[in-house]
Amino acid sequence: MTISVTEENYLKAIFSVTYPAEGRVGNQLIAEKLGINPASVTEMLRKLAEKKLIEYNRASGAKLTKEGLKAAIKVIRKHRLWETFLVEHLNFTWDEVHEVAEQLEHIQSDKLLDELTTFLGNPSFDPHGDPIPDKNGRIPNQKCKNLSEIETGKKMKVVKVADNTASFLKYLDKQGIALADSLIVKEIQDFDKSLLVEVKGKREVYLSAEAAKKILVE
Amino acid sequence: MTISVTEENYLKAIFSVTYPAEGRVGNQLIAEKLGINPASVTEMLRKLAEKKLIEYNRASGAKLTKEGLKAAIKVIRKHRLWETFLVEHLNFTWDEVHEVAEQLEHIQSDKLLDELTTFLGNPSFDPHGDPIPDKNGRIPNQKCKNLSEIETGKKMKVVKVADNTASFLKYLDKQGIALADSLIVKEIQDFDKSLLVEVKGKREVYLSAEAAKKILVE
DNA sequence: ATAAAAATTTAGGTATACCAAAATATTTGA
DNA sequence: TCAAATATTTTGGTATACCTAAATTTTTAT
Ligand SMILES: [Mn+2]
Ligand SMILES: [Mn+2]
Ligand SMILES: [Mn+2]
Ligand SMILES: [Mn+2]
Repeated sequence: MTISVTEENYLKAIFSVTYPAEGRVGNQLIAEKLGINPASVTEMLRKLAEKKLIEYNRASGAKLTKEGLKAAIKVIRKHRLWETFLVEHLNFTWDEVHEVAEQLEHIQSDKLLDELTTFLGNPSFDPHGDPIPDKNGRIPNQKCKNLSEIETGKKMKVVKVADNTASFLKYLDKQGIALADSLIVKEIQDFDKSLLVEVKGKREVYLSAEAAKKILVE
Repeated sequence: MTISVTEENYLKAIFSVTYPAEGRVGNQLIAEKLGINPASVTEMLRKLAEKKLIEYNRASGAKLTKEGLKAAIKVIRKHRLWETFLVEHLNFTWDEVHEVAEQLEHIQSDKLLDELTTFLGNPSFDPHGDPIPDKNGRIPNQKCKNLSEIETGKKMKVVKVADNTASFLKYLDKQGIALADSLIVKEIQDFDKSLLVEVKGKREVYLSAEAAKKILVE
């Protein structure tokens, strides 16, 4: 059975709003994720259900089947491997990779996937700190917390960003915050929950509550 | 102006049956190249003409405009760079790369193209000996000849293969003939034009006239 | 319980890219 | 020159993947 690029993108969208939690995946939410009309989603979900890639009914919405899950995870694996390749070997910055990876993730070749994995040294995390599913679809789990939930004085390490938009990533660059940097929350402003954070034991920067929620630490 | 994947494939097909010679490009020939119905070609050529990517009329057929030529060459450049990447860095053999490159050639990112070029060391030829157009669309020219036209006793070097099918390439592997190998034609059979060829000053192999026509030497 | 709000589906279209069969045009050979 | 062969285009369809507007269903709040 072949899965079209469009279908792959639906599976990925369904995965992203389901995983790791269970529960209803609204038609509307999928539409929003993909930037299309809810009416179009109805049709496609019906098609995906016919192909046994999702279970679908009005009451409980869409849920990936075993096969659908496998397909979704494979696309995500490819996306994150390509992002890693672009940053580590082609001088891309972390804010430049996503758009290209959206294209590369649909290239179909098992040999390419295997060889790329080996070439990269079988990495576990992508340039945004997102876990790369392994060949069997297992996803390394991260037990990380929002920076906004950390008490003052504790030394934490940046492990992931929860927003991959170029604007947020460039903002972090400007603040001098990158993956693996150590952070200590020095002060929490009571009135707006903004933070004063010490970065790598040197600089201190102010971060809004908004920004802190998108920085995941461990 | 955006050019769809399908349109890119038409431009490439038109280029391949035009270049470097001029002359009529039949509707039929394009259909054959792309494995589609001539009726479909009519429609698409009309569309490409509207987009000013080709000049098109019944009498003289299709001809790439300056812009169409540029687009076609860019796709070919990407195709050949990716083939080079796959062979040189991901352990692909020369008979495995074409299919994957057919997909990769449509990835759109100028940065990716530039960085890949640099990563590969700005190569001039792909794994089949085909010239890689440079960034400005200039194509290095090769003054090579069919092995079938070479007189006995002359020492030649394999520079290109004129058939990229896996079956032909695997056949060459089996005969122990690769790019850059030195060849000397020892005997030419009069009745069927088959050749006895010395490879790399060591082994001797028989090649059909068919095969010899697909091996280009210099 | 029920009306308003929100979500989903249906109905009727669009654009792209293909097809087969029939019609037309062009080329070629006798 | 003119009929047969060949090439191209027209005609009427198909499949995919979208859309808007209207109808329907479900949820929520009174
Ligand atoms: Mn991404
Ligand atoms: Mn990522
Ligand atoms: Mn190729
Ligand atoms: Mn090639």
